[in-house]
Amino acid sequence: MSSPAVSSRDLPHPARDEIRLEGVLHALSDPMRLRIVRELAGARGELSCSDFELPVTKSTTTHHFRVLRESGVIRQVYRGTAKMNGLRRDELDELFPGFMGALLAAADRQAVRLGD
Amino acid sequence: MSSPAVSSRDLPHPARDEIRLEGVLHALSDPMRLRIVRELAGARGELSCSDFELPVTKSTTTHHFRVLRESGVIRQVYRGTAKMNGLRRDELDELFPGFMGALLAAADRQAVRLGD
DNA sequence: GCCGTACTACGATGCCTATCGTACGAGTCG
DNA sequence: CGACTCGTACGATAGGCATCGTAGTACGGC
Repeated sequence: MSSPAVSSRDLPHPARDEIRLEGVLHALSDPMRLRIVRELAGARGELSCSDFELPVTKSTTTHHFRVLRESGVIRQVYRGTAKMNGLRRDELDELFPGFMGALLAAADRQAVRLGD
Repeated sequence: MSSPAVSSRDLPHPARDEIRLEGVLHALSDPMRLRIVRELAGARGELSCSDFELPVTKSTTTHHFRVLRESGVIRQVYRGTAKMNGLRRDELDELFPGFMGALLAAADRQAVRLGD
């Protein structure tokens, strides 16, 4: 009818109003995931999973991206063989105004304080 | 010399600069602990452990307060038989300006949205 | 000194999760 | 078609952790 199943594979995301603060906090409390989110916030637009150079295996990377998606922090979509990732910044800002900004600022500040 | 060991029992707290954002996020990602912190932020001043009415046993309550203390979110001090708890709001604000405010606002907002 | 209150310590339990390796599915390009 | 790349699925493993119950310690008041 309307959308021609853009790229075939679909991924489950929580609706905006299903996102829980505790879930977001839990997702961000892992150093690897916080790192992913900071990188994603720094890059305007989307990044593929393989744009990240993480000190863990691919399996583990997949796991972290799924946790971030299921908690509502990022949106994932297939684009050919690549899987593109984007922060759900707008929705999070509607839900928790100022929170993501303060969090990212806090993470930056700590990174500077601890010497990147 | 100076301080006469105010009340005898001392509890280990991380110094301000030892507080890690990931640790704070992890501490706050538990519903019971987030609830404690919100209550503590609402009440001006300190509250004793037994001022909280939590749906868990005392053992578990002790555990949660310890996690909050060890992550640097609260400060605990013995006052007679009672153990008083206070948010380390000033120090957290120095470390992560605006973060605790945004977080507490987000928690309030979610509480309202989900009907307290 | 004795009792009650406030909180702790310790051990057990069951669940969650971060990590890995290997084997597989989906797309792209020759 | 065939090879290659990107990412998934699944099982295993080890460690973390929220919870409880019971037994114990510190303090204050009688």
